[in-house]
This record gives sequence, C-alpha cells and structure tokens, in this order.
Amino acid sequence: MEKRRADIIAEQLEERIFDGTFADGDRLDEARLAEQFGVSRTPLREALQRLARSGLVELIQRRGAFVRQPGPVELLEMFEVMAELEAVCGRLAAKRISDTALVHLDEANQKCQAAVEARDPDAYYSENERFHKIIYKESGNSFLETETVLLHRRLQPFRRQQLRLRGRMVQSMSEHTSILEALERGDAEAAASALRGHVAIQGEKFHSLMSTLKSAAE
Amino acid sequence: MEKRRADIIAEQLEERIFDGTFADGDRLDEARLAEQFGVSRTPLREALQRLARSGLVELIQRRGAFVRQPGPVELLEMFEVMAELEAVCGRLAAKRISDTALVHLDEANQKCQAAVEARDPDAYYSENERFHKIIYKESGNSFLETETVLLHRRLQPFRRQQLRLRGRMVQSMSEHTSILEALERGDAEAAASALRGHVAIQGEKFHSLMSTLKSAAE
DNA sequence: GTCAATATTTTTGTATACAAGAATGATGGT
DNA sequence: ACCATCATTCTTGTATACAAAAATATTGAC
Repeated sequence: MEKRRADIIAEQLEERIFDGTFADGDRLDEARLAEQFGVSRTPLREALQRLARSGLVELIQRRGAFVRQPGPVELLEMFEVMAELEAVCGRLAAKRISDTALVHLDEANQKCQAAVEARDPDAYYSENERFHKIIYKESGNSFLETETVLLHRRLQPFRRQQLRLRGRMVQSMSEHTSILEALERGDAEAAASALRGHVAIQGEKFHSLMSTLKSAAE
Repeated sequence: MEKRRADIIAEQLEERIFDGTFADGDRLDEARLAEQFGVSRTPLREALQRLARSGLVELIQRRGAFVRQPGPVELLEMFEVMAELEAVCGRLAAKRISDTALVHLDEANQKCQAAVEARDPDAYYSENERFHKIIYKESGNSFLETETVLLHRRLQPFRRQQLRLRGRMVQSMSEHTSILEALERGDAEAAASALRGHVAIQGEKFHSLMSTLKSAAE
C-alpha cells in the first residue's frame, strides 16, 4: 500500500508548521518547497489543498498558500466547541454505552491514576486520550465520533503542554472519575456537564498560559 | 474576482451528485469528465479532492473517485449531530445574543408566519434559514458558526423536501416561537432543548420519509 | 472448457511545459 | 523628488506528456 507523495508531504508540512519552522503568515512557495522535497509542484499543490482543509493553511486565489495559525481568540472558540462536542458525546454515551466499554473506560482511568502517581505526563496523555476516545465511540454516532476526533487532533499541539502545569494532572483525574461515575449511573446530563467542564477548563488554562507568555515577553 | 475552474467544476459535480445524475458508488472517470467540462485533468482532479473533503466523494488510491452518498444510518447520525450543534448555538446565544439580533430574529419569524399563511414552502425555507443562521452567529463563536453552517449545507438537500409534509410548516413555526421566547428570556437550557427538538424532528421525519419510500418501492 | 500466467490496455499519479495574473522594478513626466 | 504608467519578472493555474500501477484481454496448458 504505497502512500501518495502528496500525503507524505502534507504530513511533513504539518509537522513543520506545528514545530514552528513555518510561522503564522508565512507564504509557502510551491517551487521552493517542491525542490526541497524533491518532487514536482503537482503533488505539492495537492498537499497544500489538504492542509487548507484542516485549516492550517489559507489558499488565496492567484496569490498562494499562507500559514494560518489560529490566534488566541479562535483557539478559545475551538476549545469551547470541543467542550460542547465532548459533552454531546457524553450525553449520548450515557444512554448507549456498553458494559464492556465501561470496563475499558475504568481500565484507562486506572492507568491514568498510575501515571499521575508516577508523575509521567506522557503516559497520562496517551491514556487520557484512550479514555476520551472510548467515550466518543460509545456515543453510538460514528459521524459525531469522527468529527470529534478531528477537532481533538487539531487542538492536540495546544493541549499537550498543559499537563505540565502544577496540579493539572491530579485535577484532571478527579474530573475523569466523576465522568466515569455519571456514565455508570447512565446520568446523561451529569456526564455532559462533567465532560464540558473537563474540556472547558483546558481552554481556560490555555488562555492563562497565553497571557503569562504574553506578559513575560514584554 | 475570477473564480478558479476547479471551484466551478466542484460545484457542478456537487449538483450532479445531488440531482442524481451520478448515483452512489459510481466511479467518476477523470478523462471523461475533463473532456465533458472542456478542461484538462488537472483542475478536475482538484475538484474531486474538494468533493472528497466535503464527504461526497471517496478517493481510493490508484483506483479513482467514487460517489459516496450517505446511507440512511449516516444521515440519521448527521441529523443528530446537527440537532446537537444547533442546541449548543442556542445555549450560547441565550447568554450572548444582542438586542438588535433579537429584533432580526423576530422579523425573520414573522416572515416565516407569513409564508405559512401563504402556503409558500420556498419562502418559508429561505426565511427559516435566515432565522437559524442568526442564532449560529449570535452564539458568539465564529468557529462554531462556520462548522454549523457547513453541516447545515451538507444536509440541505435532504431537509428541503420535508416542508412539503402535511402540517410540518405549522409545527415548525410553533417551535420557532418557543425558541425565540427562550432566547428572549435568556434561558440557555430551554433554548438548547427547543432547538435540539426542532432539528431532531427533521431527522425523524426524514427517517419515516425514507421508510415509506422503501416500502413503496417493494 | 477452465484456470493460470502473461501481454495489452486503461487509468491514476507525477513531471514538465505553457498561459495568465500579480508583484516588482524601470522609465518618463511633472 | 514624487507619482503614474508601462515593461519585466515571478508565481500561480492549466494543459500536456510520461511513468507506474491496476484492470482487462489474450494465450496456452491441462
């Protein structure tokens, strides 16, 4: 299953945007990049269109592709939507979740607990992701699931660093527990609001993180 | 502001998929279509990729582009998500909506009423759309707004016919009124659940429409 | 006649070539 | 010196050409 060059290039460009090689507003020169990747402009253009879809790049007619990092306002908006989507997943999952999924959820949660005790943010991060993805799936709505996963991925680079904040992992854990309990009780509204709060707080943390960075830079 | 050919072609292909010229599963031959549109394969391929992004077409490696109409199950899922997104817009808008927007909403609603009395589904449809789009915007979250508009558009062809169902316009009107009242009171939860119900019922109507079509075909 | 292996034809993916619009620099007038 | 207009250059958008993979047809063995 040989991958298309366009896909490989899209991934690599995505990485370079996230790691800061390309900053916000930079123009992505087709010819330059094509040479750099050792391909022609054709697959490179396809890659750019793909990035435009995920919102990382803005394609302007007859002018080219520009890196488009979401600003603080848009990020807050995205976090808000993420919180609401997770809340919806939770509300639906509370009514539809299977017993085995509840077991898996409990397992993921326990591994989270272990990661907290080991003070291992990376382990926590991956188990946390598993926890949330189970809930997306158990919403019983695969369209919702894919849309939620998509936004989750888009926010990933902005959320990861937050776990390093003092006390965040412990707090996150306790939120997980109340989410799990609500799902076990089948309490749709409780699950929804617990998840909403759990994610919304990330947006707020992000916000304060941003402003500290801002003021530190002055 | 000369449009790109790829965009024009994408629109036209989209139309042909909706109007049934291309059925589910059909392979879209690049060469044939390119000749038909009088362009080369390059812009046509770009158009196909665009359609793939909106989910109308599935691109399979080294095999081509295939029309991919959502089946009944996926449609129900999409309507469910639409209902939840509108509910979220409503919940946020209840807290954030401006007075002038409330006036505009009321105006749109009155025009809806007039359309009901004139038994004019087309007029109702367009005013109804205005009504909903005001709410999306007044959520105060432009990311949410664009995402919601996007899904709205994707469901448009499946929703339009429903207004012809007996009594649907009248019922829809009364739902509008309770939505408007909830927003005027600033009652977030009432607005959310009113909108959720208002949209969810479209999914259900669609479902029954589908099953009657199914049984009629047997 | 059926199946398998190979040859041929299509068709996709990529490279290159060309056309048209935008950005940039030069020229000339005031 | 400054601004407007025009020419040049650069870049995007499109067409054509080529390569590689898949689909199809053909041939031959059993």
